[in-house]
This record gives sequence, C-alpha cells and structure tokens, in this order.
Amino acid sequence: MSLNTAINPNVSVDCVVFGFDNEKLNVLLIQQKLPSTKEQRYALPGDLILDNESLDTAANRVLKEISGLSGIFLKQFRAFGDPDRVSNIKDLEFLKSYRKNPQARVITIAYFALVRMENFKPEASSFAEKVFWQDVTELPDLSFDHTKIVSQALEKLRHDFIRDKTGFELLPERFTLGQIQKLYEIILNENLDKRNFRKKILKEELVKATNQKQTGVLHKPARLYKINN
Amino acid sequence: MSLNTAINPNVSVDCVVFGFDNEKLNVLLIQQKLPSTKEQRYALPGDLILDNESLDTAANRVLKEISGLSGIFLKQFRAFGDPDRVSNIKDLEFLKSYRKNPQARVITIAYFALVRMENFKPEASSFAEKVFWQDVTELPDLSFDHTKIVSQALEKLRHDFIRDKTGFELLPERFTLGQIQKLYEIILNENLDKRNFRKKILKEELVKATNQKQTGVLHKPARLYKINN
DNA sequence: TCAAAAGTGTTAAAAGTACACCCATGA
DNA sequence: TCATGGGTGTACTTTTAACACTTTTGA
Repeated sequence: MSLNTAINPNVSVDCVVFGFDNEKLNVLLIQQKLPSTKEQRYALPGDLILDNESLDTAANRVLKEISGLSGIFLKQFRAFGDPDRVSNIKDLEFLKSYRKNPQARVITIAYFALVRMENFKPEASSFAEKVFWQDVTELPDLSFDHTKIVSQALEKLRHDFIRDKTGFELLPERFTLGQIQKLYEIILNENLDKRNFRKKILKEELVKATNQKQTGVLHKPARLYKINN
Repeated sequence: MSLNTAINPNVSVDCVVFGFDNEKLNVLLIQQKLPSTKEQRYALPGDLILDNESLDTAANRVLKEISGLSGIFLKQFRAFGDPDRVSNIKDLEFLKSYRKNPQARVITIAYFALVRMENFKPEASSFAEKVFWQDVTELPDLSFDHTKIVSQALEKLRHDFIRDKTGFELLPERFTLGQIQKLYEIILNENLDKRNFRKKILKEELVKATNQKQTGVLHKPARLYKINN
C-alpha cells in the first residue's frame, strides 16, 4: 500500500451537517468560489478522498478543511454514484477550477450529523466562498445531486432519531420539557401531545428534574431538567 | 461524459445474496480461480464498476457475470473503504491475476438481497471457480473484508425484515403458517410463540387461507395459505 | 399406539391516544 | 388584566406476552 497522500480521483465524501438552534432545523452549506462568474452556487461541503485515508477520516478532514468544523460525529449513510450526477454545465465549470481531472466520474459517500448550532461557528476556506447554516425548509438549488443527498439524509435522520431516542445533547445544559418537545417536533416535522410526550420522556428516565426554574419569561416559568447519567 | 465502458479502477460492488431453503439461511459465495496455487479462497461475488454505469446497474451486472443470477432486487447498504481492506497477501495475488492495477485502493459499495434458493441456481464463470450457497452459521474465511461485509448485511437484513413485514415471497406458492413462522425464526434467529405469531400474521391480512391441506406428512396436515393481494 | 406438528383462547400488563382546565409570570 | 406557555389526570383502546391441551395423520 502506498503511504503518500495522492488524491483518489474517483471517490469523494459529502457531509450533511444538520444544526438545531431551538427554532429550526438547518443544514450546513457552502457557497462555491467561482472565479469566472458572479453567479452564486451552493453545495454541501465535500471533496475527493485521499488515497491512504479511510472514508470516515476523509469525511472529517474535508468538513474541517472547508468549514473549520471538527469534533462532529459523522455517520455514513449512503453512496451516490449515478454516472450523470454531475450533469449541470455549471458544476463542470466549478470542477475545472479545482480538480486535475474534472471529467472523472466520481462516486460520493454521503455522511450526516446533527449538532447544536451554537457550538459550531463555521468559517469558510478552500473553495468555499462562504459557509452558512440554512433552514432546511428553504433550501436553494444545490450543485451536483446535493438536493437529493440532503433529502435522503433527512429521512435517515428522522428514522434514526426515533429509533435511538437520542438528541438531548442538542439542547442547552439545562432545558425545559417544552424545549425537548419542540426538538422532537421540529425534527420529526409533526405535532405531539404535550401530556403524552411528557409522560413518555419522564418514564424513560433519560432526563432528571433539577430544582431550578426559568427566569425572565413572559409566562409561568418552567422547571429545568438535565440529562440523567 | 464518456460513453465508453472503461473500468473504474477505484470503485467496486460486492453482493451479499441471502438464500432461504425452508431450513437455513445461506449466502452466495464464490471460490476464486487462483492459477498459481491449489489453495481455496472464498469471497462474495463482486468486481470493479464500469465508468458509465450506475452503482445499482453495476451490482446486477457483476452478480450475473460471476454467478449467472439475475432478476434479483439488490439493495445498497453501505460503502466499505478502509485503505487496508486488501491487506492479506493472498488477496493481492488474486488481484494481480485479474486487475490491471492490482495495487489500486478500492472502495466497495455493498449490496444485499434475499431470495428463495430453489429459484436461483448459480453457475460459476469469470474468475469464479465455483459458486455455491453456504450456511451463514458456517462461513469459511473470506477474502478481503468480506466477513465483515456479510455480518453487517445480516444485521441490516434483520432490521429491514422486521420493519417491512416482508418475506412471504421466500415461501412456496402455497405454504403453512408453520413455514412462515420458521422463516421468521431463522432470519431473526430467535424462537417465537406459535399462538401469538399466528394471531399477528392473520390480523395483518397479508396472507389468505385456501381450503387445501398438506398431504403425505407424518402429522396432522396443516392448512395451506397464499399471499393475499 | 405413537410421534410429530397443527390448531386453538384467555388473561394480565404495558403502551398508546384522546382530551381540557388552571397556574405563574412579566408586560 | 391579559397573553403566554407550563403543568397536570383519567378513561379507553390497542398491543404484547405468557401459557397447555386436543387433534389429525402415517408409520
């Protein structure tokens, strides 16, 4: 096996990083740096893998190089490899600027993650002009097949979220039951019954009441809870 | 985009085809053709993709070329791309016989399927010396990282099987409730309560009673059912 | 008559679902 | 005093789980 860091011209990784801000579900996008035109093109952070790194390593490296974000658990969820996934002429222009072999047919391995937005402040570098959080309900057109990738990532997110009963780590250290409920409602995109939701969450004992309360709110202050370890 | 059929030296597909024979769960393996040695090496059917075909197409083509099997619904489940997934010296020997660039680092996209064994009689060709069904509980050592791929395919199979309540197509046209139960028990690898299982299956109405019965069995003959369309 | 799998119901516990009113706070 | 989200209980339905004996057939 070679130990150099040659670029593998046929395989890339793309990262769908979802961010939650107590209000909306967002996804991390980049605005591509396009030397020759003023038009704005958006995409997921992603790039070719190196020939001596694992896919997981590549995903973390690429995300960091483009957006500055690290320490995020990225989970592989699917390979996308239609021969014509780069069919738009504008995408080809972009590739010509940044790749040795822009015509090469590239298979991409897609990763996704879910984080608390306020903990991760993206900063653009490499071929990203900007990096920003975008409301998933208001996605612009994306380059390549990235719209499809985001939509399949969302499906996967919802599926895993229900199954694993996880997601508390997306909340502040102390949080109200209302905030958890909102988190679930936003990710699952449906309304839940307050009493039933509380019953269930408390029964599972993933969460523990503190004796603190909210302050400064325009309504009855809610009790604060924390993760139960 | 190129329209030729150049081989993509960096991406392959591997197929985990599970076969059910009313008794056991099996997986389709090949014995590799090794010109220089008499040693026997086993592997999943798999090969490099062509540069102008989709991943799904590649999976179906490769399976057919190696084993003769076609008309099987193959579902992508994961990419495997550790840089050292080809670490065994014997695997390298095999690659030297069949690949232009045997040292190339290859990422593989793994597919799985579940079929009724008696409907698919594999016939070896290409670099397969033999193709055969192997009991999943008695797997030999496999080449590359194929043992890992099979074990993750099994997990995925069980997960999807429960969720989708499918699998009746693995039974003969007319079947008994006992046969369905056995199918579930073999795939899920656990014992189920007969009365509860029947109640559930019948409630779902995926299955319809006929007025035929088994004949020639050494016990009370069971009523035959068929798929309810 | 024996062995083997078919066939059959009840009960209890747990989980899910629908639903409406009062409370504490800051403006 | 008002608007806002917090907080609470009950009744009903559905789902799951545990459990044992009789029946029919061919050998």
